[in-house]
Amino acid sequence: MIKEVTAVQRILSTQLSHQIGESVRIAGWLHRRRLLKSVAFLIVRDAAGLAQVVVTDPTVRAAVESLSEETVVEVTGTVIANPTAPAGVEVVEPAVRPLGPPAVPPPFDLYRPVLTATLPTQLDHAPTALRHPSRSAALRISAAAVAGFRAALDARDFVEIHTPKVVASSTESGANVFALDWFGRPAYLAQSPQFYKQLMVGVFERVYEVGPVFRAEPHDTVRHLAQYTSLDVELGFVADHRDVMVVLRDTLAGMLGAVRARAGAALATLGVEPPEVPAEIPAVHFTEALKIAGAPADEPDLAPAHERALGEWACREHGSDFLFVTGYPMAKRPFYTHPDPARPAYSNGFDLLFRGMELVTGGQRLHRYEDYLAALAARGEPVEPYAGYVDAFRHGMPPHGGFAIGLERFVARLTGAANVREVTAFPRDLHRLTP
RNA sequence: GGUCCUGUGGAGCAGUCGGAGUGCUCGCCGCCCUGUCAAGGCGGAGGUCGCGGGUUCAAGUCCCGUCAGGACCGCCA
Repeated sequence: MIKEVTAVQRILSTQLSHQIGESVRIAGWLHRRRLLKSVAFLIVRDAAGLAQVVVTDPTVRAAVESLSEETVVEVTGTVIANPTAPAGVEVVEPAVRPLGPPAVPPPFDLYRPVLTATLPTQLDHAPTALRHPSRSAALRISAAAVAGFRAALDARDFVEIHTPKVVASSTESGANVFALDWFGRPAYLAQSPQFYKQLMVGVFERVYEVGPVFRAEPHDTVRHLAQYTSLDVELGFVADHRDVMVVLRDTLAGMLGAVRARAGAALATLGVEPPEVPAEIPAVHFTEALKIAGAPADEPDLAPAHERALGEWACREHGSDFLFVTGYPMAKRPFYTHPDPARPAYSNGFDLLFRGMELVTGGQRLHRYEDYLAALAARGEPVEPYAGYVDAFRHGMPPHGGFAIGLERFVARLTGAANVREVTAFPRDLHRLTP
């Protein structure tokens, strides 16, 4: 077997403090150069963080002067401890080898603590803007949250599934779908894995999915995307929606726990302290929520201003960043929603507000074939487009329910981002299809 | 889809009552500086004031249209 015995293993910036006195190789992007008369400092950024390299040799210095910020370089040198270095360690006597041509500088300074470019400018130059620690930190938190979502559900015997993103008919009442051509037949991008995750409850009892969903709704707000990542859960053998809410509570706790455990540096970069999830998240019925928010009693839904008011109320009265609103009117919920047996005009459905924004929708679903026929008939909708879905309920489905978390909204609320686009790598919305 | 706001060198802004493309912070180029920390000092380059039309002796500034961007609302996760 051939092995490169002479190669020095690459060390990440954060590991340098364990290599004092050693000869090391680091590699990354030239984050910033500070050129003084007889000494030059190179700040090299890698996936883990920043490393300082000190150049005194005139030949190396001359070579470094021609390298612009963001050029990819490899540095070999000796690690020394130095209290005046930003991290307490630095690499001296370096050899600097560019791994590519000098980089064309991005239109904003990545080495500054805050990105001064406006959001549209950042999004236009997303491939480089995302390199800024403040932007990449949000994406690391997002990744940790998804890992926590999976871990929490895996621990409760859920099975991860993957459902089609191209479908023959829309999942939720008609209009807002992206149409495309499927070998000459009309097809649509899936608005939700709703039908498929319900059907898979008939296979595994408990399922979840992490995947993109597509909404052709002309919403132009800081909390809407045409494509977003939906964290979907569905479970069988529930008594009602409250069993689903318990799983949601534990899932959120798992997500935030994973964010703390796996994205501590990212949280520090953003100065964010994740909230605790109460052992029991406070819950109010929709009719009560209207009163708290000061909305008219005949209001069919909560407006964003009402949700903000409820968020403040939950924080004030219960010290909770989370609030369940249960029992939304059946008229505002999709046809597969299970009604409240005691008050049939209201549903066994809920929303979860996180700091005053709708983060999750969930509830108990219908599970009897006849109920589906009646629900569609009551809404004047034909059964035929839903045949493949509804038919499954003739073959035995347990009482079940589930929920869907909007990942971008979760991260935006958690990090304090004003716009979900700040925590989305390449957002797709009404106006943006590139990059 | 409705309402409101904003378009000024590469980035972010200011520009008053209509009076010469004026100004600020940063970047860029050149020079200087043994230890920088968003380095510092001196000098320089870079603009069809989004686009089109109108009013005026005179428009970045006022009016109309148009394009682009943003916020709120509707609706949603």
